[in-house]
Amino acid sequence: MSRKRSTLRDVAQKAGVTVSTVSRLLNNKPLTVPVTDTTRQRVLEAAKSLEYTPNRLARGLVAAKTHILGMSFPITSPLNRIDHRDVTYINLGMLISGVQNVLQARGYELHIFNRIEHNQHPDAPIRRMNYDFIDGLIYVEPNPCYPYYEDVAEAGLPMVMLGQTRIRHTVHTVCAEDRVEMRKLVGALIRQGRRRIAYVLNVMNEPPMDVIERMEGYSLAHKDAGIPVDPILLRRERASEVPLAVTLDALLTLRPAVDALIIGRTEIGEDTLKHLLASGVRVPEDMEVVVIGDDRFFEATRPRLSAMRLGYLERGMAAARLLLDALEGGAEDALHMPVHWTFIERDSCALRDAIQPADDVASNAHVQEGRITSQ
Amino acid sequence: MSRKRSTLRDVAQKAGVTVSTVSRLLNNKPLTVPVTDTTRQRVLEAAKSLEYTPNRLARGLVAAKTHILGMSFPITSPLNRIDHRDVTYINLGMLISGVQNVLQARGYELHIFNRIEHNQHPDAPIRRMNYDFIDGLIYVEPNPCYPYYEDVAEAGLPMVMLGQTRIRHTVHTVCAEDRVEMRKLVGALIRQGRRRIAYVLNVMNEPPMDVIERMEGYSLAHKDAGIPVDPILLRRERASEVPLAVTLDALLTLRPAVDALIIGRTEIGEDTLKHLLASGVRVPEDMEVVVIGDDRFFEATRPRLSAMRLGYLERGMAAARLLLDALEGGAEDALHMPVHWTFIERDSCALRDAIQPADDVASNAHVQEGRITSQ
DNA sequence: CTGAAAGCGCTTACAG
DNA sequence: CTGAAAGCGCTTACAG
Repeated sequence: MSRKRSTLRDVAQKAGVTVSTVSRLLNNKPLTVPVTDTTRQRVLEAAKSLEYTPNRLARGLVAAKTHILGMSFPITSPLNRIDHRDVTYINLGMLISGVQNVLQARGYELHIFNRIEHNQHPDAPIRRMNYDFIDGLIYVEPNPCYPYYEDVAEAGLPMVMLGQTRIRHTVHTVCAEDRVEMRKLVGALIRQGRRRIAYVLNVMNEPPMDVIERMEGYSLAHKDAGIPVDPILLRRERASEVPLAVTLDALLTLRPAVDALIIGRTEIGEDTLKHLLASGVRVPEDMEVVVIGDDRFFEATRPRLSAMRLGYLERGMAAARLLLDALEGGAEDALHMPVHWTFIERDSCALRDAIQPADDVASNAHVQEGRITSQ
Repeated sequence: MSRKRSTLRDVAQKAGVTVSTVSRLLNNKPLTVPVTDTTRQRVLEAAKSLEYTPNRLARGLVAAKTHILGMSFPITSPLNRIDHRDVTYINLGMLISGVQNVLQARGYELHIFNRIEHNQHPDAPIRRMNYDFIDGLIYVEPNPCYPYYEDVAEAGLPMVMLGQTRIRHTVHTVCAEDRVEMRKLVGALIRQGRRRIAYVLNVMNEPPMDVIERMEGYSLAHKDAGIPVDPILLRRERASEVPLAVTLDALLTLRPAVDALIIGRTEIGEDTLKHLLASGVRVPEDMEVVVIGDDRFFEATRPRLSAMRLGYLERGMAAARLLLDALEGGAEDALHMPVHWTFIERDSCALRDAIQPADDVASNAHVQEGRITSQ
């Protein structure tokens, strides 16, 4: 509690002017003729010597703007984050970092909300949050449904939805497009001659929404090419029930032979590769391999594993940009901003069709997803 | 922007009383005789029908309390989070979840700050944050140093440090105690007869602070028991330079044989185990194995891997509790709250000495660290 | 028990 | 160009 915060009045007093003058000066208000230089000098000096800093609560009260954005997550329970509808810890961290990165650059701060009840008790009354402190909200919800964000909409709070699918309501949306991206990936593999493309889901429980969309994309790509899907190539075994090796061995005995493999989870990338090599499969000659979800360790495997970056950091950044633009640009039509996967080409698979040009962020080789190096 | 937020005045008007009355009533102020029942009724009804909700900005301005806590992270760059002094994405997510969990229960919200400049340019001027919106701050900094949080201290803002070591200044601290915990772990192994305890760091770059402390703990435990440390058992090879298999093979040729192995990173748990088994090592008979950092997949390996939970979730919770208690309990002496590792006993290692009793959180089998199941 | 008033620290028309 | 005043929405002594 050291010495008391100095206020506008303190500065005014010290400079021998009114608070109005100080306020205007400090906010660069008088766009016309510059204030008397002496006045300006005195005020600035006073403010400096008093280490004046405006009280943002007061400012927010009158301006009805706080320069804070909110971010709201669906969480079953922070202590029990095993529900796939939840956001995993790493995604939480990456989303927040992405958002923070752009907010920081544009002079905003971040306020965090958890929404526990929604997913747990779908019909429980929704606890209304108080949004006085924020100018806008990023609403993270893989499976949006109106009642969830009804209170936000009613409050007239600018918001952007960050999820898996686009909702029909008129809200800005950043979404993942797993169906589209998977379709592109599989399509590219087919176009370069692969005909037996296996896809190992390796899910933990029921396939979550993103995985369901990927399966659809997998089928669509085959339909696009007029190739029937061989259901045996789609491996839905659960990680907890069937050892990875069993799933892979089943694939390896198939004829015609599998000639491409999409690994559904980052974590099993290395193990899968090892198993293939140990079984005498030549990668990528016999089988092209792509992992969904990149990992910096894929640089270290031999051959190095090609992978798709999912772009959580980018999703956060996109959402923040969209919201800020909406806030500053006024009311435009609801925008829909798809976030794409980025193909990280290494040894295990090359794609002749460029799937997605690497953007500035994606080309930053240090950005990693998936496993974490230290905990 | 729908219909305008109703204010205290609206409610007062509708109820035919003054704002003072409404304010007191809604805040349960008149602890003495209950207000006239009719008055109370009318006010409550008016508030309800108007969907009145206090403006927290205004309330914060007069009360100088917002019921918001801040959390400040050291970050080199959100896009380039490879510096070990940074908080990894998963830890970021877990810390935030832990904090949120207790804040939520106690009616507080969370505000997030990033501190970019500190670590990057140690002598760059520290950009002062504005803390008007928060009642207290959780300062995450593995390597605290006064100038870093000087501004917080000067602002007289209640804070708790969340880091690796205790700082000498009089601030509340939650810290990790890696030295102590490693010493306990190695000590327990020694006491149950293990004499050749290997420790594979598998670091990415320079060992970060927590790993350095673990090495110290490793040595201390040996000193405690009067056993000299054989430096060859301490494997500092970098993950990016030396394949894990090479490190392990080097260990396996040693005589006297290695009889216990501490795996320094969660991510290499399974691979290490496989390599050992493939080399004919019996786990745990020939070699007891413990991983630092738990992973739910260790339930699925054969034998199942014992591991130490590091407790990031708990650190967040502890910090939040400490801060809230300090805030509500008044000014006590600076508290120091160590957060312990929790031994998760499975097949690969049993500890006859209880290292640390599992607390309520740790005993929640669903809490996982390390790898993430979906991204 | 309830009202009238001052004040939290700022911004913003409205007058000089 | 600058001052006096009202007001943002609330809380809290101080009087009735």
